Amino acid sequence: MTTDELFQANRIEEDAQAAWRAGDVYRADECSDKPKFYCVSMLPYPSGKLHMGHVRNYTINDVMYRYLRMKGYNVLMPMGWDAFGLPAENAAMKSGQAPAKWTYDNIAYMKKQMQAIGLAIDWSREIATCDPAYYRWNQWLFLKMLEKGIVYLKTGTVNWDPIDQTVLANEQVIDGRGWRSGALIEKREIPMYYMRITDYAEELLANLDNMTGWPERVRTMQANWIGKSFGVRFAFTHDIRDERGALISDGKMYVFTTRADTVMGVTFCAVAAEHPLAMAAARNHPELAAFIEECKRGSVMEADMATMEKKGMSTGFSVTHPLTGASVPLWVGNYVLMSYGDGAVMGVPAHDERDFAFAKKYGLPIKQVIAVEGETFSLNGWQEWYEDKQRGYCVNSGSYDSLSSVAAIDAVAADLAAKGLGEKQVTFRLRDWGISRQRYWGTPIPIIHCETCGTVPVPEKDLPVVLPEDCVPDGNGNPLNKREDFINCLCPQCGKPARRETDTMDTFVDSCWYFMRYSCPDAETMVDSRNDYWMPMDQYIGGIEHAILHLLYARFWTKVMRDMGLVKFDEPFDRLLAQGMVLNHIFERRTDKGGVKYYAPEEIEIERDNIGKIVSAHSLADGKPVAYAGIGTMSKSRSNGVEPLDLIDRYGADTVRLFMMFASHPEATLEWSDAGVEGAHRFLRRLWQYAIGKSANITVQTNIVWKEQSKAVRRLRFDLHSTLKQANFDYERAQYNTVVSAAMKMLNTLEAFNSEADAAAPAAIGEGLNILLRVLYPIVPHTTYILWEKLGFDRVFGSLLDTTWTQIDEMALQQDEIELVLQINGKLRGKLLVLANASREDIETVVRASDEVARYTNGKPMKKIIIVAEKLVNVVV
RNA sequence: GCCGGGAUGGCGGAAUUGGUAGACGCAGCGGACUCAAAAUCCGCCGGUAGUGAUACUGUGAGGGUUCGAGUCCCUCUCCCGGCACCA
Repeated sequence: MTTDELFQANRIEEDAQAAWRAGDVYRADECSDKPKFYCVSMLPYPSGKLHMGHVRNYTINDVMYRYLRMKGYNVLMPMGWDAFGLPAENAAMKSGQAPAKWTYDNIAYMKKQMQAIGLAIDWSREIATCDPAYYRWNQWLFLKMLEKGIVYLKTGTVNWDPIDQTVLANEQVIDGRGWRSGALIEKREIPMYYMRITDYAEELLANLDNMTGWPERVRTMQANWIGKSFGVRFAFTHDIRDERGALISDGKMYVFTTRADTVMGVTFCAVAAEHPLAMAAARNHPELAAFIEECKRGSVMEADMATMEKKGMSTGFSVTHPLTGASVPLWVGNYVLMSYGDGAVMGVPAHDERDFAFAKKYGLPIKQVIAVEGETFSLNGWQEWYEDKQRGYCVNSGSYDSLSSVAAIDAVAADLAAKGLGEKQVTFRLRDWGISRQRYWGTPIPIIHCETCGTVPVPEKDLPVVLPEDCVPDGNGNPLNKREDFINCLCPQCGKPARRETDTMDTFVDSCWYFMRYSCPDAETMVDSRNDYWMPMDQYIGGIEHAILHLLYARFWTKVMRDMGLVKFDEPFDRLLAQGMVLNHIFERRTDKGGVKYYAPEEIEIERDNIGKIVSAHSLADGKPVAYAGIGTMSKSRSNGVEPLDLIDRYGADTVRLFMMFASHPEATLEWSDAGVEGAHRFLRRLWQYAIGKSANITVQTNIVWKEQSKAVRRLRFDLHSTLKQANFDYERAQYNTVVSAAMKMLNTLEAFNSEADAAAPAAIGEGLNILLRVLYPIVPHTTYILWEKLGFDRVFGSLLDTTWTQIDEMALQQDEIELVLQINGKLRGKLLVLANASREDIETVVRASDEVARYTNGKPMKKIIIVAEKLVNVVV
């Protein structure tokens, strides 16, 4: 065997990558007469190492890039780094290393890993969001938004660790305690900057209908998140006064409801712990004050709010029902959020599940005001049909009796409006976006605090406000607060000494527009005309976990830029591929302080029961048990990522790419297992050896009259071209796992072809290999690129990178006879061979004459014969 | 809890969107080659019954629509993603 005949992945990949590097073949520009195609993967957080989720994401992107380039597009695939964020600060606390250095080191390492995969990235456009040249434009747009009132100041709730004296992220709160201190976490209200995303709620929702390039599931999730609802906002009146004796909120307590038809069934109201009425009630009511304090502890997360025990306490006060004048008891409820709506809700236990549970628990009255024809109301349990607005009508509701729920909503709204106590209102579940973070490693918020002038925006000429890169967070608050050199400045308005804001921006700000900056990474403005060429993006690819937050924020940001005249489009992403998560087992141990330590699956030995379920696990290092926490997304923070580099070293990048694409549909969730990598490698070896073995004996002939060739040659071409047809279909719908199957079938077909003596065999095999290499190239570019040259195809068709996509020969697909499936009463009973142009009558004749029909109908008359063209016949008896 | 998605052989998955369930591959079993092993090649491979042709059964569970359901509808179970400060 010569060295050529051996499949040496490392050598092949080095050679191919060297050729690409030398030709700078992935650099894209804006001067092309081809149509542009801009495809982007969601930029990675530089956590330290790539894991299989990244490999999957970027390989999908790379396959799409190479396929579309062959289809004749001017394609651009850039890459960058979401470089700000919490993990860098966490690493700093562990190692004492500055987040900046940690981040840059990680970027360098991960870039090397990406290059090993052979991705067609135009690295000349690389961006790191921690670069002042990038984040200065976050600051610039922030100031523009502040000017226009899109950014405003408001208080927001954060997790406060009273021992470490620091604000914690939700992730750092475990079972209500700080992850490092173990202290019980408190909620704290602090001033924060907000972006008015709610001003765009209507448009963000409306556009979803037309975004047909997005998966339905993502559009549905966003629509539900925005959550448009039609209801009535109205007030219960009261005469509760604050400590200075002033009537609170002019004696009106506002609530919002989508079920105004049930207002006559209100038996209590509840307010949030921070509501002014609750504060007033607590003044002379120590027990209530204690309860309010209790409500202020605990989680700020919606999931916890929704699952926690619903608790309440009476304020002792009442409010007045706006329609009946009845006195309604006022409660404080731990499930009412001050930050949502008006911080108060009406309670209708008969027609709301949560109110029902609350009323049962505290012995509050339950009053039925809606009935449904033919159904019986019961006080014993919640009945979900009361949710159904279409079927209900009012009872026990005075003048509203017998009105349908829908009509009653209008009538109640009109009556409330007449009294000046309420009106119909459209509300959104979506809340404004709080972007202030009390953290170091992020974009500094460009604000200066002056004792004389108040909060003053940093003038545009002073941008960027540069973040010092040598701070080392220690877990006690934002280290910027200790940096006098950063904090001390002069007020831009009065020139007196002032202090710089130390809060930084949410990292979601960084990822709102990086994909535009790729188009013009060196621009002197935020974006320039090159952005008009590449954007809107043709294809965005990223994990389904970003279905709501990142994608919604980026859409919002784009609209803000549009309204400022910076871009001309309404939506940034034409098509979206929401890649499924790559999951792996998670193992953990609780630390003494209540934190969690994670263990990598390779450090663990597991025991399974007889159905294969994991029942226990222990650490290989210390032999002691660890808890199995199920499976979840691969991430550095949970130590369950699998690195690609080991596999690449062992098998080569093409094997890893092929295996990853073959493993499942790009949008499907994937539980990681490397069983089968061996098979992917085996396939490439077979391909290599087959192609090299045939290289001396193939031709590239185009003047052959195929229909005059032998049956074996015609059969070979039929199989190859019909498989190609499937592969083309699957490329178009980005279902790459079945493209790999198709390629495997093609190789099987070629290997099984044994009529080598046929005069046309060298041309047929040559054609087959030519098709196969093109079909496989986007997935395994190194191997196919080198083989393409070894077979001499480049001399006829040019480089594989820019050769055209393969045409199907429709003539090869023509058949004289086709096989139909014969079903009797829907059960498979046989096959029928009919002429390709057989008419309905012809087919029925064949059916009636068939043995199967005689055998299975037992002489019973045929009721119907259903014929599905070119597929199947079903006889109904 | 709420919103979105998923469940198909021992395993990963396919089924061109209501028309042959299990393509393609992994693992396994049997055979060839070999002194032997590896590699490679050939064959088998959902379950039950049968030597076999074949029959029945089978796509998380239960019901329904249809000539025909993995695919559509209803109810349920479990798993994954998101829930606004992980990114």
